[in-house]
Amino acid sequence: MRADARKNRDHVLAVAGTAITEQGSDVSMRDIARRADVGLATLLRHFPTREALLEALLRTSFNGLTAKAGELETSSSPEDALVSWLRDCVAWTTEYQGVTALMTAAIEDTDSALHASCVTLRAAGARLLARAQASGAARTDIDGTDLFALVAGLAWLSDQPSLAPRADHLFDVVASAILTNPASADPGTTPRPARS
Amino acid sequence: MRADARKNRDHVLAVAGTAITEQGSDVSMRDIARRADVGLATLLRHFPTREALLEALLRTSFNGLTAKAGELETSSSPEDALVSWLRDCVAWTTEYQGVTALMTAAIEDTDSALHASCVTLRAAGARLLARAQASGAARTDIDGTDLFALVAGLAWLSDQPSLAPRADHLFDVVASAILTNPASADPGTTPRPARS
DNA sequence: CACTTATGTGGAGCGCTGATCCGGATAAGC
DNA sequence: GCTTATCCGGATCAGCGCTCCACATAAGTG
Repeated sequence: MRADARKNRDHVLAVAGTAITEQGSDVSMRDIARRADVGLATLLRHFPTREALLEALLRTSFNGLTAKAGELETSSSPEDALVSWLRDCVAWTTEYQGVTALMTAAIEDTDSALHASCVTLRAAGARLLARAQASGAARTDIDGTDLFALVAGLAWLSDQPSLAPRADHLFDVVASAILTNPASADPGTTPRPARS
Repeated sequence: MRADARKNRDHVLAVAGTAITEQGSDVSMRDIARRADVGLATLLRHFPTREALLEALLRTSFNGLTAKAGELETSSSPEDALVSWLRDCVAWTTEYQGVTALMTAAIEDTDSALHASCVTLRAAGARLLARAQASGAARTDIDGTDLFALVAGLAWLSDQPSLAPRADHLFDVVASAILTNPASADPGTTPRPARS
């Protein structure tokens, strides 16, 4: 890549970050280009889709979250690790309003620029979940995708202005459902296998 | 209203119903007008906003749901009434993909054409919840708005193609959270008052 | 039935969106 | 200094929701 192109790309990315933080992840691409004093075509050449732009923008956050999952796996109890990581995930999405819908769509769209990051994130959550399940802290009838869906739902709630004030409380409600193992009342029962 | 206008309105409404069922509630208004062989201006005069169109389209469904809540209040146990009604709500929204986001936005936007219906629906749910709470079947630290939010979240999940297959299962997970009263482990404790 | 009036209609146009094309500007390499 | 491959961005396109207004027509009246 040519030097001026690289510089332009970085500049656009920085501007896009503040624009998305201020106006949500569905800002018009034209607005971003305008704010960066760049032609729309230039923005779209560097980032052909909104997903590609977000992927570049959120890559470090994604890595941070997956890394944190790894740390928590050894530094905290299975239950605390799972819950605090989930809380971090929900809190993180609120920084980029509207990103939840894009991520949810990306997880089954292998062509999306966000696909790989989302799958990695889900896998990180699945590991924390499996550890909590193995220790008896979490119900065994959910899997990583269920967890991803629940987090996505909570993140979506946080994005809705009318429901956002309840988000923290509802996180606790859902968390209690994950942690309350219905099978624990009957320890002799073979746990229902996790859904594929 | 003039006779031809009324006829036109009804025709447009019917076409809009099938269009929204087929393509989700974010179909372009132009498409609806085209399919109804009507000018865009005509569609927009009868239904100035997408919300107004949906309100007219969903009015009977809204009434049906609130009526059903009233029936369940006397015909079923508090717990069954609440759960089966919530299930009906989630199932209903899946018929009109994308309506959840509009309803969620409408509940705090008093100008929205959907506002009144959403508030009524929330109130109906709140009554079923209060009954279940009074009988000890539901946790007491949630209120009608929390319930509305949880249903909206589940409905949103059902709208996401990648998560829809899990929707039924996740409904059970969330329902277990509502029904499992965390205070029940310590019956002597004064229940936390419902949030205003 | 003929005429007036109030009402309804839809094409044209506005500003916006994401997307694409291509002539001109420019950095990189010899 | 020159050539070439690369990059840029204005112009353009189709689509969106929305508004305006000349025209069509149903409804009411003599």
